[in-house]
Amino acid sequence: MRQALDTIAPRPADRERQVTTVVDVARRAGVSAATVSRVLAGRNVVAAATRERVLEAVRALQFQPNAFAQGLRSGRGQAVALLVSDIEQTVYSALTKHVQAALEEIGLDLLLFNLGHRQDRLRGLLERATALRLRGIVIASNDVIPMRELKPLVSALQRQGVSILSIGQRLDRYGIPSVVHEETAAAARAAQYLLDTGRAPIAYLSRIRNSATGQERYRGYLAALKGAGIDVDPALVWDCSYRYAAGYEAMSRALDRRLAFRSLLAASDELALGAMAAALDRGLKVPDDVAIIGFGGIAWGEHVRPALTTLGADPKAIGEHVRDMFRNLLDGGDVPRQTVVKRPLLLRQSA
Amino acid sequence: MRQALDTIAPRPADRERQVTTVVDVARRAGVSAATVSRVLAGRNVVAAATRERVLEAVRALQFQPNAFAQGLRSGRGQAVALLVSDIEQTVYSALTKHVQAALEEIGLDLLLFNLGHRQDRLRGLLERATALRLRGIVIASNDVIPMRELKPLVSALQRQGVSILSIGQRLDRYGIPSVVHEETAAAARAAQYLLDTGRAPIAYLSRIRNSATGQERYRGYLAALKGAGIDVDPALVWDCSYRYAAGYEAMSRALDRRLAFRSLLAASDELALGAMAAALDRGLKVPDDVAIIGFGGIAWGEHVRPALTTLGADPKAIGEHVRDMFRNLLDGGDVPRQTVVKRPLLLRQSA
DNA sequence: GCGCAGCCTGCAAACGTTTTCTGATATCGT
DNA sequence: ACGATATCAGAAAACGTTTGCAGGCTGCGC
Repeated sequence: MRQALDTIAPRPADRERQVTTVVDVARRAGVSAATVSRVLAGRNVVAAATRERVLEAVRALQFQPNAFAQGLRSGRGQAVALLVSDIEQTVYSALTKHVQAALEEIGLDLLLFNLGHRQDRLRGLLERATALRLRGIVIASNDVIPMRELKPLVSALQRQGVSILSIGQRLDRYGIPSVVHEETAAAARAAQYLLDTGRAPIAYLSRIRNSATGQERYRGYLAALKGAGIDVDPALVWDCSYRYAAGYEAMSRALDRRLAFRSLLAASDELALGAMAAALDRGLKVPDDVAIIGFGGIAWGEHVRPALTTLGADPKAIGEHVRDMFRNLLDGGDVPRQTVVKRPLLLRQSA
Repeated sequence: MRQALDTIAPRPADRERQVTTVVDVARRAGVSAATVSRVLAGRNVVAAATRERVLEAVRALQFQPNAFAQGLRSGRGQAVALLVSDIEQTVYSALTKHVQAALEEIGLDLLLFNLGHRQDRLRGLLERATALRLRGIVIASNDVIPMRELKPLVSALQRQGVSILSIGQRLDRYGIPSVVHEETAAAARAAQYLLDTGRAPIAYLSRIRNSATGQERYRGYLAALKGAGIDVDPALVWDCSYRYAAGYEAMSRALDRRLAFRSLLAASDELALGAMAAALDRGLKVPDDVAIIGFGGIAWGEHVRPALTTLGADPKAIGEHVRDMFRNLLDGGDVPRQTVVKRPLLLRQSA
């Protein structure tokens, strides 16, 4: 019995597992199960006196209706799955926080799945949705999604009444309503700001190939240059990952090659900070020698010296839109194909 | 009809909502529903030929068993709730990532709830657990939990067969198996390191009052000083929040008051970085004038100059322990009251 | 040739709700 | 005072799965 001291066996005997049901409540209140259900559903077809007795019994027995029975009977649960690229990145954790809060407001639970940038996991996860009788699925991913092959599955789910939403990436041409941050316009605005402050030539640093948002931001950069009548210098466009180290390395290499540029637009704050560190390490002054603008508005950028100028995010607004859309969808209403959330240009010290 | 162009109405007519059930599969395979169930449950009491026919039908119809029906029948679902202080903090998002992955390995879904440091939300969330027929609840919070008043509720849940685990905070004296990082010992180790390198006096910066881990870390600091025969100087113990700004402010004030100390042990990386920034702003050299050690191992600390020496975390190990414990619990086995995960002392530049 | 064991499969009940249908009582108008 | 109507509450079916029980069939030993 010594082991009992440092282990815990929380599983009780099976007979103990009794949980109060609607019939227990009914018996105590002297009514039928149907009546209890009606009271709890808030139908006002129940006489006030009866309702009181029922509510009293519910309180006394601490009755909690079995969600599985409800879900089985109604054919639908109260859960929404959130599929996220990488919860560890602050963009996604901030998003998750606000989406969770917003869904909680309308009584929905959040089932979290972390894709870990593995797009092949998507199919399996979407297939689970049917079994789980989900209310909806929210996809939050910047990675390019193989919608071509996923489309039939998505349509089948939608036919089953599962509301599918995309956050951060436009998927509306596949029939998926999307809530996105401003990307192209935001990047263009940032580039324009650099042009206006006489910072041309502007280098561009981003994950472009496999990132949907990366591509959109890149278009904004191109548009701004084109608007100013400037030709894009391919040597100043650096396609890499989104990580800090990649930014550091790209900037180092550019300086080694003595490329001529007076500013940098980076498609993520991590990249921007990495690049900034490299520039500072080589004795350059930021923003005097090279101005830098990032993307995302992470906390770290606010505290670093010089503080990072960046296109911020608004996860709260996104969460609220998601909530409103679900509210609409549950009422059988329509929902906009696309909702765009503004990105504030947070002017700090680096540009 | 113009509106149809930019809105989407994904809800189909109700009659369309048909989803294949076990009877559909049974009919197609020419067997009874019971047999289908047996095949899917992996019971080998079914003849090989029959099993093949059933599996063929399952594939053809893309059958997915209704999780609600299963949950209702078996009295228990496949979901675990993760209650987190603040998913936006990297500590928690890293934890969440690994816990999710670990649970997925054993076929459990993760229901995420963000406490937002509001302990009053705990009760309501725990009450929901009964309705949701959860497999388990994982509490990941540094905040002090009012276990005194929650204990009856927790016991009731455990009696219902809900496995409750705590991450990061020892709750085993309330019958909740806990997986924790080394705190007291880690703080003592860090303080000892500072002593060994001749960095006394050591200032201590933390959220102490309302943080369970804050208290444990503080005990480590005290123990190390006591071990070295040094009296604690109350003026060098600064109790504040865990945020960057608090660290900056605390250090600024200490320098204004010309307090004498040659190093700082901070109970979070954010605090440490804030304090370091304040020191650098006043022209002090880190680590020469003041050495700094943080707690947590966040990414930012690795990139800042000087790079932050810190007690790291091991969320992966924690996730794996949680997985193993659930595996055990689902088999009706015992589980250790307490599991301690080591913190590596990541020696970088700041100390 | 008969009984018996063993293998496989079907029947039906059960999980806990919600909802439709129906019936009982009270209320009202004439 | 009688029938019509409104109001409330119960009985029972249904949601889709799992499982105990029973039964049919095959093969075997006697």
